[in-house]
Formats: sequence, C-alpha cells, structure tokens
Amino acid sequence: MLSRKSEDYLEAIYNIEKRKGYARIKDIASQLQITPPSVTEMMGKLAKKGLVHYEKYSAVKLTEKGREIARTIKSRHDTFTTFLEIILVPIEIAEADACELEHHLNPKTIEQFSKFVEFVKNAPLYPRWLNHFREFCETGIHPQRSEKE
Amino acid sequence: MLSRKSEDYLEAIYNIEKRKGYARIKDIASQLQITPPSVTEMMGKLAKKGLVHYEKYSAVKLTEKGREIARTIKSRHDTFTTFLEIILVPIEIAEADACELEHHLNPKTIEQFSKFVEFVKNAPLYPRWLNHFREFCETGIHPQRSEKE
DNA sequence: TCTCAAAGTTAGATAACCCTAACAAAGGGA
DNA sequence: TCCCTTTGTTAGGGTTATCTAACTTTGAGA
Repeated sequence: MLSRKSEDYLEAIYNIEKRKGYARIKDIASQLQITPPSVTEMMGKLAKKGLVHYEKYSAVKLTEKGREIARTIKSRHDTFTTFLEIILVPIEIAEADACELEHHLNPKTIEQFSKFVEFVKNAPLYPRWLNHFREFCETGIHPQRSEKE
Repeated sequence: MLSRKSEDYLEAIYNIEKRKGYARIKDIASQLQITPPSVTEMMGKLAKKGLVHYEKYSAVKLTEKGREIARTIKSRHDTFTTFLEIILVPIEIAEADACELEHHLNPKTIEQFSKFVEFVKNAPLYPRWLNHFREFCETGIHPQRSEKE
C-alpha cells in the first residue's frame, strides 16, 4: 500500500502535468513545500514502483498506473472539498482539509461521502434541510423544533 | 503540536484507564498493535512532555494535561463515529475510520462535523431527508425527483 | 523466601521523510 | 562556443516510529 506521502507526490505531479504537460523537480518541490533533494529521492522510489517515468535531470511524468492512482486521489479530494463546503466549512479550510481526508479511509466510507455529495447535488432544489442546518449553525436552534412539522 | 501517533497513545491510555484504572505497557501495546519496546520509548517522550506519569516497571497514568488532550481526541472520535453512521457507513468501519479522522483537521472543520451531528440528533423526529438519502443509496434514485416537492 | 514466568527495558537496526551543504549538469545568451 | 545561472543530484545528517534479540525486574505461588 502506498504511503500518504507517496500519494501526495502523485497528486502533485498530476496537477502540474495538467497545467503544463510535465513536472520538473522544482515544480513538485514548490507545490509540496519541500526541498528539491527530497523530491529527487522520492522520484527514485516512485519510479521503482512503476508510478512515474523518471530519468536524471529530465522532466517527470506519471505512468498509466501512476496516473490512475493520482486520478483516484484527486477525485476523492474533490469529493471531500465539496462535502466540507456542504457542511459549511469555509472554502480555503475545506481545500486544505480535503488533503487530510483523501488518504486511507475505507472504500465504503469514501463511497458514502461520495453518495452524500451526489444526493445533495442531485436534489431538484436546494434542500430545505440544508437551510435548516445553516440556521442551526447560526442560531444554535433547530428550526423544526418550533415548526412542529 | 502533538504527532498523530502521540495522540493515538494518549487515547489508548485513556480508554484503558477508563476500563481498569491504570494502563500497563502491555495493555497499550496490545491496544495499539505494536510491541512493548515501542511503548516504553514513547512513554519516555510523553512523560517528558508532562502528558503521562511514568516510572520504569510501573503502571502508566495520564496527567491532567494528558487526560485533557485525550478527552478531546476521544470526543472527536465519537463525533466522527456518529457522523459516519449517519451517512450510513457500517459501524465497524465507522469505528475504524474515526481514528483516521480524529487528527489534524482544522478546528472549524471539526466544529462543523460536530454541528452536523447535533443538528441530526436534535431533530424532533428522524429527518425525512435521511430517509431520502437511504433510499438514494439503495436505488440510486433521488426520491424528490419524482415527488415534485 | 526463593524461583521463575511474565512484564518491561535496553541496545541496535531499519524505514520513511525530510533537511543543508557541496557538487554537477543543462542550456540560454553574449 | 563558452560562461554562468538555474536546476538537479549526492553526501551526510536528523527525526519519528517501529522492530527483534537479549537482558533485567517484578511479584505470585510453591
């Protein structure tokens, strides 16, 4: 099983590739806020696992296998970001914490988060209960308590 | 800031203390599924930080400071377990994944998870939208699409 | 009280990641 | 073409958390 960090590297490379086609060591380093030697070292490991194409002094690219994994992580990331926004976490925090959530949760758990997001997105109109939740967050009072639905 | 692992140790000791009053090295080792030497080493570190009372060959106890932290973690753990059950994650998976969620999320994120759980628990009756969600999970069809609410 | 099994500790390694400092390659512009 | 800046690598360390093997302490029961 891939470590959390390895997954972070793959996701970073994926994002950079999408932006400019290939990833340089310094791109990865700056995206992950670490120094280039750390990246060089990790590239050796990821290459050995067949997840990136890597040759000294040249650009890094994901292999099919690596891209597949990166896509999975990225998609989880998006699910969690959306989910957190639904429960009214501010967007910048949601973005950051999605990185924390996207690793090592049980597939069933991820599926349920995902279904929850789909459920909300597929609702024909903005769900009433979400307005209630918003109100509950702001006032601490559950609207339906007085409403006697 | 405490590492994820240190938090795991504190939580484990907290649980063991609640069960039998004090924690032995082997209790902690078996709860965390690691070997006793690892525990001995960590006890040195936690003691140095003033989080546990630890003397060689004798039982471990949390200090007030350690207990306070453990309580926080444990409470998050319960929040996440409950939350995951609400979105229909099976209980054993929810229990396990709560351990993954209880560390290093932004306080605001934790607050929102917690509010969400409160919102559902405080509802005067079992929320209708949750029945809809259950149905959506089982059939893939959003009930309100046909209902024309 | 003495022994010996259970519990705990120490010593020494390993693995993953990260760093700084020093060196090496690449490649654009004069 | 050749210099020099940018980029990348190597060498050598540090931290955290884990392990196994060997040793020590504890304490319950004969």
